[in-house]
Amino acid sequence: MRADTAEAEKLVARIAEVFRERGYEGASLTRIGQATGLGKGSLYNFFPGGKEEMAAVVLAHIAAWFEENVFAPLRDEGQPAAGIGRMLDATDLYFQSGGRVCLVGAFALDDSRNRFVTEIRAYFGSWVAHLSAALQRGGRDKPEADQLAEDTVAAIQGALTLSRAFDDTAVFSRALARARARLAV
Amino acid sequence: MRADTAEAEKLVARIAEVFRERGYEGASLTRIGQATGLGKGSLYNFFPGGKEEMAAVVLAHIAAWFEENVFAPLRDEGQPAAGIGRMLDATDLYFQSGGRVCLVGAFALDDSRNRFVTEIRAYFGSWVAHLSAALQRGGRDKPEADQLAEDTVAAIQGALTLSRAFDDTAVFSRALARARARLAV
DNA sequence: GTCTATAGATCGATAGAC
DNA sequence: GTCTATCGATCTATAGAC
Repeated sequence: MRADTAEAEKLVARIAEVFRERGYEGASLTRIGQATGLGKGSLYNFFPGGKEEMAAVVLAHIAAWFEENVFAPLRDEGQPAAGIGRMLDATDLYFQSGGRVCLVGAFALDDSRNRFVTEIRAYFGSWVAHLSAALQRGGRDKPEADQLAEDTVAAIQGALTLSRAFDDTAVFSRALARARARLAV
Repeated sequence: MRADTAEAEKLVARIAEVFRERGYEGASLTRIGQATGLGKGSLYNFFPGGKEEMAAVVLAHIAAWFEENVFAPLRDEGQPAAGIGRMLDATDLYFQSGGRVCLVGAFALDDSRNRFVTEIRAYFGSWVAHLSAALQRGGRDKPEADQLAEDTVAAIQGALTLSRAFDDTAVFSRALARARARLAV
């Protein structure tokens, strides 16, 4: 579907929430219909490829958001430290301080991973690569930057899991604060 | 079901693998039947509560394994550093160096969390609490130990996600090595 | 205890009226 | 573009023969 209008944006965002809360298998067309206020006929009009296309469009939507708000600052900001700061702010905003799960991370864990290998790999790969590059521009050598970047992205993912497990967003906030300190922003 | 015989152990372990690979919604009784070599009638003979009871028994099985191999060393080993070392060894063994996903972590992310809130909270809560206690016995003060324990468990979970995303167990191995260093074993 | 057969609900997807 | 009706497959769960 064309995802450029505000209306389409809202539709994709609502579908994304269903996938996030229920997972790929748990996100039935009935539930997606309820969440969007659309019948199955309308959904298939927008997404002829059905549920799999809906998930693919949602993943593309997420990729675009991260490119603009997370990766671009890491890449383009003159001062790497400022870019890293903006990356962490965007991360906090996106995951609603730990109240919202990472759909890509959830997909990576179960069988839906096989459906979306490319998208999942690109998402985490870009995140780690851009963060490492920013750290290297900040003066760290490559091995150290690579390791720190990988470790930071993993810490964010793990904190999301623990926040959900404890139903406590403070876990995520602490993890982000700690990342901020380790990355020396 | 009674889970004390070797036969029953094997059955629960096979069911666990299906839940791990497919998630709660994706683990259909047909697939569980194929993985165990049992018909639906037999499965319901062992688990009258059906799929939900199967998942509950699997979670109890995991809890028992972690109690024995992960939490007990942290609690009982005379030298806290030795207990932490054994905890990390058991973690590496259990997750097959990153090739195996954490079922409890996966359940925490989607709607199955609501079904098993108690079990999920207990699993992560025990892990963090036991690790923090060991760190305190090792000389660290409580706030520092709590934070380090939470951060370590989150790092392990995040590393499992990234290992799956990149299809590379080296990510998990690096995370465990780094945890070993941070915990000063 | 094991199986097959099947119920009843829900799944993803399609057809066709409007 | 939206809806309802419906298809065939699959789901969880049960019944009942052996």
